Amino acid sequence: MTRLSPTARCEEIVAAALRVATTKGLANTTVRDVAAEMGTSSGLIHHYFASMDDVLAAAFDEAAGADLAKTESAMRACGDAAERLSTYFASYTRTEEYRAFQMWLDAWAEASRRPALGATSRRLNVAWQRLVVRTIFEGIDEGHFVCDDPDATAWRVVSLLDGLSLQLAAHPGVIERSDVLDWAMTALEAEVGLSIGTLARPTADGRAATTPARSTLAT
Amino acid sequence: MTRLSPTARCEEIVAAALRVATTKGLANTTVRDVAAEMGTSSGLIHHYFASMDDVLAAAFDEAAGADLAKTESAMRACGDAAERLSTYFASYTRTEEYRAFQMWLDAWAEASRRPALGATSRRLNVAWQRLVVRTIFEGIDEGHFVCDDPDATAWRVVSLLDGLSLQLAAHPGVIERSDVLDWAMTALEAEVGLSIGTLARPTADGRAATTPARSTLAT
DNA sequence: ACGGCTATTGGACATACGCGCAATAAGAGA
DNA sequence: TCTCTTATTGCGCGTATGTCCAATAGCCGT
Repeated sequence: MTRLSPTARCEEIVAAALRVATTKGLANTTVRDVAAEMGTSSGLIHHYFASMDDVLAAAFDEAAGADLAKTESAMRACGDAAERLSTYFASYTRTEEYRAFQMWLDAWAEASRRPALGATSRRLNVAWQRLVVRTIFEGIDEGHFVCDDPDATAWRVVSLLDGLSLQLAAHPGVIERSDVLDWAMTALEAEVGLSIGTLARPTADGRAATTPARSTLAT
Repeated sequence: MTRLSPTARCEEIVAAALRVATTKGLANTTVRDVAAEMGTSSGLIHHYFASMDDVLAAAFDEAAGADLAKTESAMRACGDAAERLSTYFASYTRTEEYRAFQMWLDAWAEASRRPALGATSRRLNVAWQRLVVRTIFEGIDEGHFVCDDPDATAWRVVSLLDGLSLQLAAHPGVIERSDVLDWAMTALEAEVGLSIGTLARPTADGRAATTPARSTLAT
């Protein structure tokens, strides 16, 4: 095979591992899978990574990190904190066919068995939560949000989103994606003092509706 | 080895599989592990179970089903629906050293790869949610709760609990067990029209406090 | 053109996996 | 006591896993 520079080869290994993991799941991604995906030998992977744990951690870092960066960038294009959080929710549950979320399920389950993956999973989970914390503070500064403890609020909202999305990915059909979005947004509205229905509920195709839909929970 | 009746041997296989799964995790429990745990040959397992998927599904059914039955029984000893849900929350996060919850993490991650385990995981997840639904209806009948859609409320509360407990199990240290309990109870109180702090926050040792603690979120 | 550095190979190694099967032995009914 | 059913054995088969390593081959500087 063509001889690449260490940095380029490392990146290709991570990219290949990510492609395999997206299809087979993180837990079922093997050294030989990654090598076959690249069209190289399996020994090459261990020339750059000490263990498979490190490869999977790097692949998951790449996947969840890129999603996070993409979400942050989409949020920056929004007018205010409420719109930014609406965008956050939409990108959280988009995850084509829940494959991206299956990686989170694998990461959480494997966290206690694979140290590197566990550390990466923890770091990224906290990073996603901190993004919500920052946005809540922005909403407070803008004068639209009221919130005593943005850190705790962010954990509650993110965990609600995780728990609901988990059902979408693990048990398809028990709940609906549109409900997940609506419920998470309603919870956030209650947490930061917005009236229910303020946040724009995205439509089924993933784009935000122009007119905020009335929440099914509105009293 | 001593010759057992089919039913007795089946039960022992499931019990042994459960013991192994509690230690090594569902995903890492193998046929040979279970046989070694029983002190028998590995071929015996396949004489009673068509595949390892079925063994794991039965073991998980046993574990989560027993927890559910134990929780229901503890709830029956309570005076009203509010107390029952307080007991529900306490037993949800007790899970000695989060090992029981690690089984849920494994089950969710493996659900898409092991059909029998996936079906069992789905059924039990719904059963835990339905227990909350029933209790909310009881609270409404007692005249203490107000709730438009107990089914949706139950999914939100259970998923919040799942999402938060998940962090306890996968990323120890990022959030605290006492916060998980407090936040879940506060969410339920808001959902069913109780004033914040009504439900008794259990103390660190898992028993319910006699005097309800003030929520950290009380405004 | 030629060394030397190293990216890359290809497979060995030890271990593990689910599954299946012929052989064995235990126990119940006659 | 004998027989028949079947619970149980012990191992083999094919495949898969992570890890390691001597050999090879491609590229850069001289």
